[in-house]
Amino acid sequence: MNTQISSFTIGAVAKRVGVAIDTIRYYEREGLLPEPLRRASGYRSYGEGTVAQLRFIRRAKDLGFTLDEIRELLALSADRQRGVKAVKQRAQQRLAAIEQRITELQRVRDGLAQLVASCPGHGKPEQCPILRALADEAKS
Amino acid sequence: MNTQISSFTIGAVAKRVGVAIDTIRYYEREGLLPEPLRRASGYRSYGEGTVAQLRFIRRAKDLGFTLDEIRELLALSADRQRGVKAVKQRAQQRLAAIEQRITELQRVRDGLAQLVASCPGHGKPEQCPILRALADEAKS
DNA sequence: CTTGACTCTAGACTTAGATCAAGGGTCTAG
DNA sequence: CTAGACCCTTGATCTAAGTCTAGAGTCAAG
Repeated sequence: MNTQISSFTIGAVAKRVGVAIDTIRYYEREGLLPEPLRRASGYRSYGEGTVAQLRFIRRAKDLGFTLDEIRELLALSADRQRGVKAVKQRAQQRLAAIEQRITELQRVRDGLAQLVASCPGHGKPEQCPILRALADEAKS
Repeated sequence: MNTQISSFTIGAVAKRVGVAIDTIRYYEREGLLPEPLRRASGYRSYGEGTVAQLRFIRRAKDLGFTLDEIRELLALSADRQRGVKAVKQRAQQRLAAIEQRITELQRVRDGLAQLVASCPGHGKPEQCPILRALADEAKS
């Protein structure tokens, strides 16, 4: 009972979730959202389910999942057999990728910080450690 | 004296620096490399200076500078007046951006790690904390 | 002198994730 | 009934940093 109590236009959904109308249509084209019901006029008609799914997508994106990965998560979340196991696996993969990225950035940060610290901020360009490091052969 | 002892074809430069030929021509179009001398045949003819500049670009890119920023660094490195000061400033800005990005990623990592840890890896999708976190309202 | 590797230009294509424009139909408040 | 806000589709455009294609010319070894 009551499968469709409320219905929203695409603009109302966009406002509620905080995404652009074009983005919703784009997600539909990309298979991240199901094709919605239509009014007689052709207007898309959405229920709460779509709103929830859009929020799911937005949160997963904030966690760094790509739309491809999110499409897979959505499929898995509907799979009662292997769903949970596979979801956890994907989340672990994402976590590992994020950790690797953090490590890379920390290396870059350390290198850059050292250069910045060793540059007096004035003098001839030939003696600027930053420019020298960029121009010279790698020395390590 | 001796402004041009050695000269290389674009392919030789590409091999020495480890970038694609197309990338060199692309950098030239983008103003990151000066227009090279040409042989009678129209072939580009490069000296050591270009090789060094290409390495500069590659290293700056590894530090996360965009090509736009690198173009600016190259201009600054030729500016004997304000060059060093401005270069240091740009490096500091880059450093700050990297640090901010690291912080963001750490937040994301912590959130995701908690979810992964709290998911048993089996059971019904409705009870998977990862899926629940994605589907439910943000609770904090 | 031929063959295969190399180079030239102009311009199209790629990825990811949207965003925008044009040209038209619809809905609703007054 | 009309103005303004909203919605429809198709297809183009954007960013960044290249990568690739086609069609033509050049170089070096044998």
